[in-house]
Amino acid sequence: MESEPAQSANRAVTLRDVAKLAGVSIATASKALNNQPQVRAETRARVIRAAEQLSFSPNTLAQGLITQRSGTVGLLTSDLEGRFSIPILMGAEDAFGSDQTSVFLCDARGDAVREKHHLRALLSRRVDGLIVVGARPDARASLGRDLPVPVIYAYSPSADPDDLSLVTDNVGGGRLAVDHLIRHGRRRIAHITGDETYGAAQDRARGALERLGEEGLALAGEQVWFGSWSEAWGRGATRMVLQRTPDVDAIFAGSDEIARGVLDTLHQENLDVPGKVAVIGFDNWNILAANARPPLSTVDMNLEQLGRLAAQRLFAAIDGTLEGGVETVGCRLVIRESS
Amino acid sequence: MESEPAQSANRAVTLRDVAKLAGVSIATASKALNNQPQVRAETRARVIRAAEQLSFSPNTLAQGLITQRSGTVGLLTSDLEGRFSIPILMGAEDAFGSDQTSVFLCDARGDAVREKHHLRALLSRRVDGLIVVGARPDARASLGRDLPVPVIYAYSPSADPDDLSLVTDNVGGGRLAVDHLIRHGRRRIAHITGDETYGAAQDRARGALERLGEEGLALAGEQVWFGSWSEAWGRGATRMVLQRTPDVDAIFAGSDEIARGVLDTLHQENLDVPGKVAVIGFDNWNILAANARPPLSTVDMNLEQLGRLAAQRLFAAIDGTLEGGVETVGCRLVIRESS
DNA sequence: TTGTATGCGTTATCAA
DNA sequence: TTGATAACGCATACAA
Repeated sequence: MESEPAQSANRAVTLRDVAKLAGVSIATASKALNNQPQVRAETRARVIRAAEQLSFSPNTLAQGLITQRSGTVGLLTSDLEGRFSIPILMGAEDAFGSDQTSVFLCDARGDAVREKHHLRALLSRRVDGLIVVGARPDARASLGRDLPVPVIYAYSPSADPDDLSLVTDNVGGGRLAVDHLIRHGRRRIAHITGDETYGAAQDRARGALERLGEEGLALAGEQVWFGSWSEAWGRGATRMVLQRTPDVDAIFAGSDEIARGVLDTLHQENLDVPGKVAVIGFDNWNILAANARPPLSTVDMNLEQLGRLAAQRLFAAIDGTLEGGVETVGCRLVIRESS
Repeated sequence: MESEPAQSANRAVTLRDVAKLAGVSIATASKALNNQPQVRAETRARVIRAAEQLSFSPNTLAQGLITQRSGTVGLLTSDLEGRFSIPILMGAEDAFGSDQTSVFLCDARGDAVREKHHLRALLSRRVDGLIVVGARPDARASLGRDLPVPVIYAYSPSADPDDLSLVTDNVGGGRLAVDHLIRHGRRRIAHITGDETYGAAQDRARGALERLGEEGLALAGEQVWFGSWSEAWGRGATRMVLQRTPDVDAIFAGSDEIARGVLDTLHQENLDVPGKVAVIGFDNWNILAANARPPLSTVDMNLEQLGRLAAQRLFAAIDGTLEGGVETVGCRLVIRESS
């Protein structure tokens, strides 16, 4: 009848219970479980067995109180759809190692007061650090310099240059896209992109232009088509491009959404992709890119890597001190069938 | 020179500091800050002022140690893209009230051992409860009955009927879609959907069939087109539907992805939407539905509401006790221009 | 090698 | 109305 351990009602089993079961003091139990050297092998084994029997799991809150470290970080986002935050979170999660550090995900929904609330709550929970992911890849307000924990801005840089920001190399991404097109023999390349008030749109265009310039080439139609980040704009702009420069042989779209619009119009005009016109997008948003007809080549921002980097920098900053500045993460090409 | 408070270096300001600054004992400071009645108004004001000056924020870990409640919950997901988890998280977040309860988001990436790890970590952090979001809307393995905290399964029900599961009313969603089509005079309705091994696909189809039956109608072509959850399948299946039943006047797609494929083929065949054929999707995945040509009518699963409900049930279960079973959350129609 | 005592930051129970 | 003091669960310096 002793064969049914307290397994099923394992609420609140503490080190005290383990110690009692093992017949040692709390201190000894603690040392045994934490691999401290000053404990006899046989004793340690006994303690460990007891802990397992009770399926003991140490109370991290109590540990945190002592070590002054909660083993948690906050991920403060404003990115509604989680489209950028999620890959960043996943990268961070695996850099931290899931059982070392856990992350609180808070969505401020673009609301400054909600952000303040979340910030207070996180600080109150004694997070060891913060990762801030903005809604768009442009500078956002700093959380301030007087926070008790290190803060890393990811995706959207902080407006304060003394903060550490990790951002996508959009210029490089633009180069990458155009370089790929050029290598495949395209010469009449157009660029349709989103809102011109976005730094990312400017940067991607700049990268494209630079690479084109190196080849002695200019943009087909000699302009960048700024508009909005939507399929509808991609459709409309493509129509204009075709009218203005019917000999266009490639279109670099500033986002996968736009690229979908581009494809749509190209199909309507019976222009073969990539036979007649190659198309390349930006973001590698799988649901859009992989399912396109044909599957869309695109530029991936390596957001997971960005998340990993954020975790590493944060980790380093937690004991050391944080150096401000802007670090850049390179993009990579994902070639499918549209180019 | 006293005008510069310790604001900038506010690391580790404790109740002790506040008490000292206010000239009272720690106990009194605590009572004052927690609105306990037995404290003089003037004293309370003094304490509060001191707390503000030091921008004191109580250490939640310490509070949790005493109250036996961490004020945190874990959201354990397997939903890679966060497509379902995020709305659920947002709903839960706002039901909890951001400064009362914070949520740990953990992605198990469909890996059972990773899930175990996360679970251990979460338990060790003494979360007050768990919300589990599966990867697909079918039953998933239970976490077990012997956990020290209440668990709610959202989106994917638990295989154990004694657990509490909150799921989408897929049958109702199917009815809703077809009902809408019928009300707008459609009679020759086809249904193209995803993998037939998905309960959700079966349920949506069943709802559609039921509603059709009530009207004395049958499915155009007298079959449900099961396949995969992709645009490509939507395209291919539409082609078959058109061949088999050229007089089809509406297509109910089992997901927005499929619906996008349907639209694509319809355009290729020069069939006007919704003039000739109406189309309705499922999921209300904004990026796909809102940007479609024409914008796609679709069924929304009210995932945020599901998240809110999960939070409420969890909250209730934290002090009370949890009743098992399956609760269902209704869908709603989002009418755009494709129907 | 083991155990006792102290403290982490709070709250709660008493006396004063 | 206020202030010692004892928890909460754990880790550690120190004593045995």
